[in-house]
Amino acid sequence: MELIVTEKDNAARRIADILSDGGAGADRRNGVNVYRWGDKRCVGLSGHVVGVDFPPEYNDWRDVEPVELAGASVVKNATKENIVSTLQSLAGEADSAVIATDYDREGELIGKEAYELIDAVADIPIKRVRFSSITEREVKNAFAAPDDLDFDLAAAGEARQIIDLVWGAALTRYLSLTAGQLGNDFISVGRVQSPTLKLIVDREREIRAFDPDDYWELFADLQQGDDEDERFEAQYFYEGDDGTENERVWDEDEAETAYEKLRGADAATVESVRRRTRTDDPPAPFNTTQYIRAAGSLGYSAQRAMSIAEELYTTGWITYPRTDNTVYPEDLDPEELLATFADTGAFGEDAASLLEQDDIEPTAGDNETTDHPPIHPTGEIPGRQDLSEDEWEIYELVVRRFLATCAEPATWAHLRVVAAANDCSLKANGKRLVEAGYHAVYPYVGSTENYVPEVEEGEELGLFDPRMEAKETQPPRRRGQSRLIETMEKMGIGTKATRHETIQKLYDRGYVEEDPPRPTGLAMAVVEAAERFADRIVDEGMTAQLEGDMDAIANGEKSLEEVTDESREMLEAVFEDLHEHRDEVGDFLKESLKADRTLGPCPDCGEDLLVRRSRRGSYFVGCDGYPDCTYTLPLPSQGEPTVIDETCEEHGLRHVKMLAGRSTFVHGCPLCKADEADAAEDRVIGACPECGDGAAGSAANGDGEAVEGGELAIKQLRSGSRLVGCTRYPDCDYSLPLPRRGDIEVTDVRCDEHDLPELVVRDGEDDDDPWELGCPICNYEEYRERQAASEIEDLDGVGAKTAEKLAQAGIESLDDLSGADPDGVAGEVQGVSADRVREWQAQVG
DNA sequence: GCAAGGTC
Repeated sequence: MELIVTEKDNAARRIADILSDGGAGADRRNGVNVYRWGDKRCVGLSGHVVGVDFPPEYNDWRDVEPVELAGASVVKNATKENIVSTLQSLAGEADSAVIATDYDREGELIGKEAYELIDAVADIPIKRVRFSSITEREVKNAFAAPDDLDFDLAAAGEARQIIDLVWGAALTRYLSLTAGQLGNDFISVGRVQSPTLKLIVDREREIRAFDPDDYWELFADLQQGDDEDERFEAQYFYEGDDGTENERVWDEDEAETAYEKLRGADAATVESVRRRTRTDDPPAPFNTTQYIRAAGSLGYSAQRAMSIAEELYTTGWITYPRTDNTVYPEDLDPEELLATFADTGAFGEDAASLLEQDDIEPTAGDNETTDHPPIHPTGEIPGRQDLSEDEWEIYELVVRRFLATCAEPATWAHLRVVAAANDCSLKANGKRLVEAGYHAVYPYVGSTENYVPEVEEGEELGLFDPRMEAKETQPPRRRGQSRLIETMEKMGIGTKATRHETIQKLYDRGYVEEDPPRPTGLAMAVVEAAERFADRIVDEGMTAQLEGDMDAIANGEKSLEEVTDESREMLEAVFEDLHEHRDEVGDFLKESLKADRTLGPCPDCGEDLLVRRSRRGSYFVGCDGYPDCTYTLPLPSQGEPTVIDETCEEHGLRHVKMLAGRSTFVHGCPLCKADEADAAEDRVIGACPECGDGAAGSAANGDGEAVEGGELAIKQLRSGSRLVGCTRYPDCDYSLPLPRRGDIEVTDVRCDEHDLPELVVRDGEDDDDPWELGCPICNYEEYRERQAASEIEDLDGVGAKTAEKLAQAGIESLDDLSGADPDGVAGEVQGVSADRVREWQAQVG
């Protein structure tokens, strides 16, 4: 028997299909798919199935000096045991094996890992095949002429693993220990995450150091003939000393002078007219970075964009979403794919219109790699009803990008008019789309026109409404997630599959908050401390050097040991510097951690009020003087609190913001909130359904228990939240949630079912479209149902299809999912593995 | 419990 090993199940299935001419069957062994035809077996790994780590004697952070990790050995352990055991049991039955992992460096290393696992249990020949897209021609050619594994290339990957682990672990442990941050809140650094964080921190430093300058810009409307509809805007400009054209006037007096001149003019004479034709080329095929950028402009976070793309890929609608390639492979026939779309509803007309072109020559980007083709739709086309709204929007983006790459360039007519009025120059730039080209099928990039009429040199134009606008220079903007990913790619750090995860990691570690990501005080301090004492770890040059060393290993110029030994020595040198400044580093980090949590003076004792966490895990505001001072204030229960710069004028306390993804909100000054709650009166709206008159279990029901007479009231809590709760609290804890914002009005309309008044939430007094919340019980019930459905779809890798299939299997809420048996679900729901269910359960917590 | 890289 011959065993074929691929990097992932999806590839295994497709390769089996090609090599068997569609005749392969599938067995499930140990939760792993094994494809079978003739005397062949084909199994897919799940990326790396073994991982590097230190031997167990290095496990205890407190017992081992971090610097010892610089000299520690590194071992490999199985991380996917079911796959490893399946692979090895298949190897035991095989006479030969073929490694068919991805055609890139990491694929070679994954291949070597498989090689060693096979070699440990079977003495059989092991070959290697390479192909850059899974098409019949490429795959059959590759298998017809198998090659050998490239052990040098794999060793290059191993060097990276070792260096990343040693540097990352040693410095992470060191910083965490000196700052006293063990457990969940350790302080992590690494070759990729730390330069990325420095990128964000550096931009923040520029923003903080920015000193704005005032300037003025002047405009006037020009008009040809008498038609007011023909007016167009022109901007004042002047020639600088070096002959450059300037719009910004930096001196207010000069601006006033120009403004007065414009006000004194009622006409302008056209001095020059320049007409030009510009072509605007269609975009290149999608690689991961450009896909994330395009999805970002539709409002998707990098993480969400990748999660949806992975779902579309696993269902078979689009190709593999993790790719650097921007050149379609030769065996992709764009005409054939267009023809497939031409038969379908949603994109039929657009695809058909492209097929009418004389010849179809798709665009190509600069990056041609062997890993995977650019992201494009497959020939399998979903119906609108097969996808959720988000999935459809993303799918449409991928399809339209493919269409755009097959389309013609667009043509623009540019018209530049310069006119003079009372010694002032005015200019207008007109832009008209002559040939829509790819814009007709790709509406995501701007094609806005700017109307300027056809005027002639020497023509007199009317001048109206001169205006002068005071402006100031703006600090550089924070980079959004997709901009960060593009910059990382340019800097050469991270990979297509990890850059978005690195950014997510910065969020998870408390280094950045909000979107676009803004660094916390901790992040500023970690970067600064690293710059001073361990510069290498925040330097993108570390990756550049590593890349060079990896190339040297791959082409046999250096050995793995030479490269890793040299790196370990460098790390030891870094530690000499760190040890000299141990206390300084620790104090610096501790101070910044505390500053991130400090609100301001305690009204009782004057020490600092801090955001603290109770033993039960909930957050509150407490005094640094504890236990001498026991002053506390409550915080909302939803979200993670973060202290923002805005400060309460009355109490001198910084405001608190609660981070909870889409439900993030500013809580404000916690002392103000508590005061407001103390001053607010409860508003009674009816009887408590648990203990009030007429409630089940009351004497009125005839079962002998006492009526307690509890009533429901609208209450404001000191934590800032509002609810409808029982007046007998805490004896009765019945409650219904109410929105945090808006004025709540009690109407005269009553709910028949619950005998409670309907409520209306008004956002300010003149809100004429208020939210009709209705009966608070009905509202809560509806809310719960919506919540349960959307929570399932919010899990990573669950799309509309999967959510639907899970619902059919009786899993309709997170509670259902937590209580489910993973193997049972895997058996019942096609395409969902038990491991996957366990991951979702872990996400639910 | 540390990293970064695969995959999901």
